[in-house]
Amino acid sequence: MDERDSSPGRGYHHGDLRRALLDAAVAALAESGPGTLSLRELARRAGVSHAAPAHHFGDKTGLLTAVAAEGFRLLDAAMRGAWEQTGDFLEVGVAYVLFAVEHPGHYEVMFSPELHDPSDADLSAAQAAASELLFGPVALLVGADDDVTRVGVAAWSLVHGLATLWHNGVLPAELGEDEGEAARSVLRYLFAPLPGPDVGRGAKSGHD
Amino acid sequence: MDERDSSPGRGYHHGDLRRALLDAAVAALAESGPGTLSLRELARRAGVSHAAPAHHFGDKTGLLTAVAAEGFRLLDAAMRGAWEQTGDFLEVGVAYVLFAVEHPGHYEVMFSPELHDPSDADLSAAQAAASELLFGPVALLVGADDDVTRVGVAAWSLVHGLATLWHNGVLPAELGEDEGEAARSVLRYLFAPLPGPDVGRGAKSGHD
DNA sequence: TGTACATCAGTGAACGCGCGTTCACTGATGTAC
DNA sequence: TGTACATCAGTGAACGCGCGTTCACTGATGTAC
Repeated sequence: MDERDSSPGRGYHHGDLRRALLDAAVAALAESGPGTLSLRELARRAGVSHAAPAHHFGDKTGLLTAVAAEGFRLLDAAMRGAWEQTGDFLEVGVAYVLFAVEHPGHYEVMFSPELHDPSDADLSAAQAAASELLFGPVALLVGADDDVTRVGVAAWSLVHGLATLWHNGVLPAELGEDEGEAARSVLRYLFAPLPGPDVGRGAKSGHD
Repeated sequence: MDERDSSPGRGYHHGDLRRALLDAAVAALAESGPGTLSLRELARRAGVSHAAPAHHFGDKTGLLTAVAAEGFRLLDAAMRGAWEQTGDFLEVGVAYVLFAVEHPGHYEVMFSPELHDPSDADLSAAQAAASELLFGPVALLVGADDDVTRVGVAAWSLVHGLATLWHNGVLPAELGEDEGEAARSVLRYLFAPLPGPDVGRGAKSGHD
């Protein structure tokens, strides 16, 4: 994570081309997805010759694997921070959704295994760490029981679905502008009974 | 939906090339996603010259838009059937997940608006019909109330997340082989309180 | 029943483009002595 | 402090490939008379 000086115009050697290429990839992925991404485009964005990326990532799969691994590390950090600060599992989910909104380039690539190098140890470790943070709190909620899997998958699905639909821009505008608040107002229906038909609940308590 | 005779070897005129190209597209999408799909490949699969697809779809966006529209029609039919047969909103969700599993090629394309022609009326109508089937039953559950949006988005998110994670092949194997049963066992946690820690519930009632 | 003609669906050659990959190279950096 | 050398990062020309698109064409079908 220790970012080096990335001032431009360093001459023949770039300074931190690996970092620059990752940034270019994330930006390009956010704009148009993995389908149209090319190593030559990234080289152009980073201001180097088109053969330079091969030095650092080998091929496109290698680069996307590195993006995915970085994504899982960022996601893990965001969820861990939310959990440690609030102790509220709902806020872990909100952090997941916000991660997808704020890092669309990473998100685009993280859950598409056909874009990854399956033998990459760095990616596997990052995935495992993030996954642990999902199922760990769930185990506390449920008890040491075989349904941890299903409850965990339910929580993951809800959060992943909301993040994905948001990412794809297909959700109704009525959810409002504040992404965190919108996520909270949707995610709270997991494990919570419905208000039910014809129950007046117009008065909004001011407690959040 | 009325499928024409698709027997091969009809000579110069194909008979139903439009249908054959859609089928080829769906198969190709299921195998490798929209990124690597090309009109030339579809022509090859359909056994026609590479310039033929342009006659029916213009360009790749036109073809993917047609695939998406067909997908929404199939999804609508699956959900409508489940709703009419069971009256159970949970089963509408199960139908959604099963649709994604059984039609991976369509699913791959339906929720990526950047692949569509936004002015296509056929697609818009199909989307609207499917969407109505989602929010209609939700309105019955909730009452005529402004939270229909959020409850509906919660249900959609859960079901869409499960379908997407399944589609991407990243769910744990413990969910079992029967997709419908697995979906049911996960989706039931929406609007339902958790069992809670340390509650023994080993006896499985045989009521399903 | 037969001929002429219009329309449509699909062909195949040609083009220009951006891509990934290779490879001999060169400039920059660090280290041994 | 200075020189020689090894290593590394990035260059740039070259290649072959599959792609989308265009366009004059041809075979098949349907219809008018």
